Amino acid sequence: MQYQGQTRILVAVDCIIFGFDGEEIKLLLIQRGFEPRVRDWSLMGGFLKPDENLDEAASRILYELTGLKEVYLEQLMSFGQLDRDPVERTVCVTYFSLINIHKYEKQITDSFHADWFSINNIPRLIFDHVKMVNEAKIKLRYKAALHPILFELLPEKFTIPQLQNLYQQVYDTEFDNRNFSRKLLSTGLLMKLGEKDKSSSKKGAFYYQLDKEKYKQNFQAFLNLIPNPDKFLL
Amino acid sequence: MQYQGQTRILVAVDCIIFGFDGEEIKLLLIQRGFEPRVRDWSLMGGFLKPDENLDEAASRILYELTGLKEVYLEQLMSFGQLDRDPVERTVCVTYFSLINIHKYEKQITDSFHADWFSINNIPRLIFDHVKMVNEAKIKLRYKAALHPILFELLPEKFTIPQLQNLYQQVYDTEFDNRNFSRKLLSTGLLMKLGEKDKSSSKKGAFYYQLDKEKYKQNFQAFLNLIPNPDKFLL
DNA sequence: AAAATTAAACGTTAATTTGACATATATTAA
DNA sequence: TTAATATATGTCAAATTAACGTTTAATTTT
Repeated sequence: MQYQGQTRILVAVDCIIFGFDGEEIKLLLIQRGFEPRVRDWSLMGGFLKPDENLDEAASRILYELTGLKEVYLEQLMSFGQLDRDPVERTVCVTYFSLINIHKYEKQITDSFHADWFSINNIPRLIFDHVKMVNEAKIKLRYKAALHPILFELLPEKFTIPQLQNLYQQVYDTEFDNRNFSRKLLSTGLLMKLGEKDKSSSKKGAFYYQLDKEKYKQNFQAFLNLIPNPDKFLL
Repeated sequence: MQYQGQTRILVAVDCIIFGFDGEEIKLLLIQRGFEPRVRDWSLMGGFLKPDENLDEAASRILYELTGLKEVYLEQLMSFGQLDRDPVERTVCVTYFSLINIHKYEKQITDSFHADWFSINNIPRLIFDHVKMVNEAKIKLRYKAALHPILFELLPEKFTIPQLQNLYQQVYDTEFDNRNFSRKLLSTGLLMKLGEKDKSSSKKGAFYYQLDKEKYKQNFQAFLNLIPNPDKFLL
C-alpha cells in the first residue's frame, strides 16, 4: 500500500566531520570529480538508501570516507530549501562527527580526493554546504561549552596545554591558563599519567587520559566549561 | 535533469505543539479519522509539498491547525526508521512549537478533532510519535534551563507565582520560591506592572510583562535558570 | 658548574552567585 | 479586630568565578 497523490523526494545525508591536528580545528571535505561543480569541494554525503535508516546512512557515509566506526556522530539538522541542489530537489539530513584525526584511513580518503581544511580557511563549497558548516560550528561551540565533547577530537593521551589550545581554537579566543586547568581538572574526567610531553617546553607537561567511565556517566551534566559562551555563537 | 538510480522517499513534517493552561503543560494532538489507526491520536503533520521548504511546511501545518503565525517554531530532529509508517516509508522532520494556549483558533482545531492533553497523560499515539514527543520534552527541558523560552507559553501578563508554576510543571519538581524569583528577576527580562492578580491569594500577586526587546537581544545568553538541569533529562 | 630562560603547575584574593532558610507584608475572611 | 496565607523581601554561609601572582622543573646559555 502507498499514499496517493504525494510527491516523493530524494533524501540525502551529509556529514560535517571535525578533527584537530594539535594546531587547528579541521574539516574533512571531498573534491567533486563530477558535474555539477566539478573540482569544487563538498561535505561527504550520499543518498538515503531504501534499506537503511538515517543514523545508519550517516554511519555508512562516515565509514566509507574514513574507515571509522563507533565515533561521535550526532544528527545536526535537516535542510530543505527548494533549490539547494540544482539537479533535483533533495532534502538533506546533516550529521556532525568528531573524530581523532590520526585514526582515519588515509588510503580511503585519498581515493575520495578528500582533504582536511582549517576551519578558518574553508574552500568554496557546493550547494548550501557553507550553511551546514556554519550550523555545525555553532552547535560545536554551544555543546562544547556545556559538555566535554571536545575530548572526542583528542588522542588517547594529551596534556593540559594541548587541551587548552583545542578549546582556544574552537572558540577562537584565549583563555586564562590557570582558570582553564582548574575548571577542567575539577570535572574529575582527567586521569594524570606518569609520562610527560617534552615537545613544547623544557619542563614538559604531564600527559592525561580521559576517564571514559565518568565521561559516559556524566556526559549530560551541565559543566559551564566556557564563560559567557553566547559571545561565541555569532 | 535528475539523479539516476536513487530512491525517492516521502518526506513528512510533524509538529509537537506545547501549551500551558496555568495548571499543566499540554500537548496539542489530533484524532485520526482515517486508516490506519483510526481514532488513535497523533501529532499534527503533513507531507512536504513540492513548492515549500521544511520551515514553510512546518509553519503551514501549525497554521492549518491553530490559525497561528509567527510563534515559536524550531526544528527538532528527523526520524527515518524504515518501518515507522506502516503504509509507506516516510522520513519525518519534526518541529516543536510553543504557543500561548489562549490564542489558537478553537473552530479549526475542533474541525481536526484536535485536543489538548496533559503532558503527564498522553493518549496512545501512532507510529513513532511517542519517541518524537519524548525528544521534544527533553529538548524543552534542556533549552528552558538555559534560555527564557518558556515565556512563549505565557499570556501577555503573568505573575511570578504563575511563572514558577510553569517551570515546576516543565521539570515536574518544586523550586524554592525565594531563589526562583530572585533568579528570574535578575535576568532583567521582567517588567513589573501596577496591577495585581487576586485570583489565587488575598494579598494578590503583581503582574509582570516580558521585556520583548531584551528578550530578543539576550535570547542566546546562557542563563542557568535551573540548578543541575541534567537531573531532568532522563 | 652556575645562571638564565620558560612553559607548566600551583596559589591567592575579592567579587559574585548559589542554596538553604527566615521574616515581613498586603489583603481577605473569620 | 484578629487569624490566615500567599506573596514579597531579606539573610548568610558556602561555593564558584575572574583576575591576577608565584613557584617549579627542566633545558639552554654562559
